[in-house]
Amino acid sequence: MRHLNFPTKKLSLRTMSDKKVRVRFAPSPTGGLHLGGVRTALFNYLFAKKNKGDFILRVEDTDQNRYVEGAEAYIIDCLNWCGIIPDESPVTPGQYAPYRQSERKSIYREYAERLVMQGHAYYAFDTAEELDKNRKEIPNFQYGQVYRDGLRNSLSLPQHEVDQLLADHTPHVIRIKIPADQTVSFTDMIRGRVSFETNQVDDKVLLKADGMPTYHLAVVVDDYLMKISHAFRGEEWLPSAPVHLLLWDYLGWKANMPQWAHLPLILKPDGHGKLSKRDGARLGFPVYAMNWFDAKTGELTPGFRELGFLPEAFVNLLATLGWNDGSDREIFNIDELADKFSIERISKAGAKFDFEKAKWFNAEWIKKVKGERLKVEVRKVLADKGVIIKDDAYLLTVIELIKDRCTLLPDFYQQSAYFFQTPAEYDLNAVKPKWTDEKTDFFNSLAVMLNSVETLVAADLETSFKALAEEKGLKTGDVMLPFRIMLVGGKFGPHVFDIAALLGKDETINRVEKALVAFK
RNA sequence: GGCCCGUUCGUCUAGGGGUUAGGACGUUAGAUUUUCAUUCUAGAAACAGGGGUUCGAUUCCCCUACGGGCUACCA
Repeated sequence: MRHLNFPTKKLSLRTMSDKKVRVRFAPSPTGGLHLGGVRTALFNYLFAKKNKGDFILRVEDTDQNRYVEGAEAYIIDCLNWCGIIPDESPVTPGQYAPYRQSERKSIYREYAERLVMQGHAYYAFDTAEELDKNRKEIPNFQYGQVYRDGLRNSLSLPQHEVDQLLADHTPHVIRIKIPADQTVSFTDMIRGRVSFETNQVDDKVLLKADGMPTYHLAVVVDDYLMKISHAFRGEEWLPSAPVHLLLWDYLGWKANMPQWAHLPLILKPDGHGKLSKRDGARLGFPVYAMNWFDAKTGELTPGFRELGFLPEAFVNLLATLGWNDGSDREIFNIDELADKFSIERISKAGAKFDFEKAKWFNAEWIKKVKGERLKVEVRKVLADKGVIIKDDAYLLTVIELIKDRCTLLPDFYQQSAYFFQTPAEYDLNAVKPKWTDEKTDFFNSLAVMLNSVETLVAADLETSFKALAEEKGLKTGDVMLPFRIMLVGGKFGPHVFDIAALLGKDETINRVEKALVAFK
């Protein structure tokens, strides 16, 4: 048995130092961008920034059938929103353009043919139906060394027949010829030594009948051509690593092969399997970064952004899902993450996604950022609800006053609308049962008193409010809540005297008088 | 089924041959807030099981179990 060993970590660390760090995020434009996808992009980006390298966005659109219009633009928007900006991409090409695999189509055949010439690949003429039949009838069927001789390919067919088939433009694919009895092993940056027996690996298609490469060929060719130094991808790719390793070897590029890092998967919160779009709908939280609208089905899949997440929080929660800096710290901005990032601290096991913790991150970030930072978002939230904001400085004061009580951006509506408009409804259950004529009298007097002051100052108002209550023989506590309901409409919000001061004298009096009518 | 990867509180995780196994989310109780939220304090809560190795294993090794991934002319 032959052993095909790829550089150990130690060995390749040496090559790493003299090789510029270049990493790529390579999504396929088949729909919205999933949590796991954004995290893969993020880890790539953080690693690149940490090592003063380049972060490349490469679009893997080799599957014509699954291609979705608008998905690429959506992916770029997502990355922009998160602050994960590529150094090279289809829209900001560098010297390795083009960055869409569909536009690189002509490149791949040459390499596939080269492999055929060298005996590492072969033409296969089997139809999909024939293969389906085999898979159904033969247990554990694989297109590989055991069965390939009985199938229709350039290894099993006589040369003249192969020539004829090719001359006739018979639809065919090119498959890699996986060698027998070898052990392929390599060092994954996250998992350490990983090995595979080639007898278990099947002859994957490299070039499809339509002339497009499969992922397996394209990823190797492009990573080589684009001088990728470190390749991060989801753990679901681990089983196909031996195919890629063999290709790097056969193409003669072994010395340039990137170091691999297979990221742990993000799993469903409640049970089994990878997190998917369906789980979001089922469990009531988003799995996409931003809203995704499928023009074909008319289906809208909700995103974190539209639900009211700050990109700072989204990035933060993704980074700490499967990574930590070794301390108890959990809150980091993207620059701090880039500074602290290290592959050694990525965990090996998949992580179940916890939406409660995700919301906590957002609440922390809303508390952390300055009101100024939130202005645009809050303005939009309020505008969507028809709230008109005239005074910018007033808005800022309101935001600062209430942001500690908001978890998601839309919470700003319920927490702040009463600063901009008189309550339309009152929590009457909280006041009516205990309402008395004495209280009516108190608030009438309060209105008179308010009228006599120049401007409302929270502390002064509190003092005179309490004094008036005492004078009227009422407990402060008995009139505090009604006063709040008058101004706010409900049992929530900051200190009631702060609210009154912000609202101003006239509006406070106005609300007291209006509420008095409703409370009777 | 085959192959590969993984396994510390419910969840995300720290730790690592001798620890009261630490933190965070959530949860429970209390304090503060004459509202609600914030904040603060305290509590419950974990090393999958079995064999080794060792004076000693949650930590190292093996097996089992369980979980996950892959097994397409999809990525």
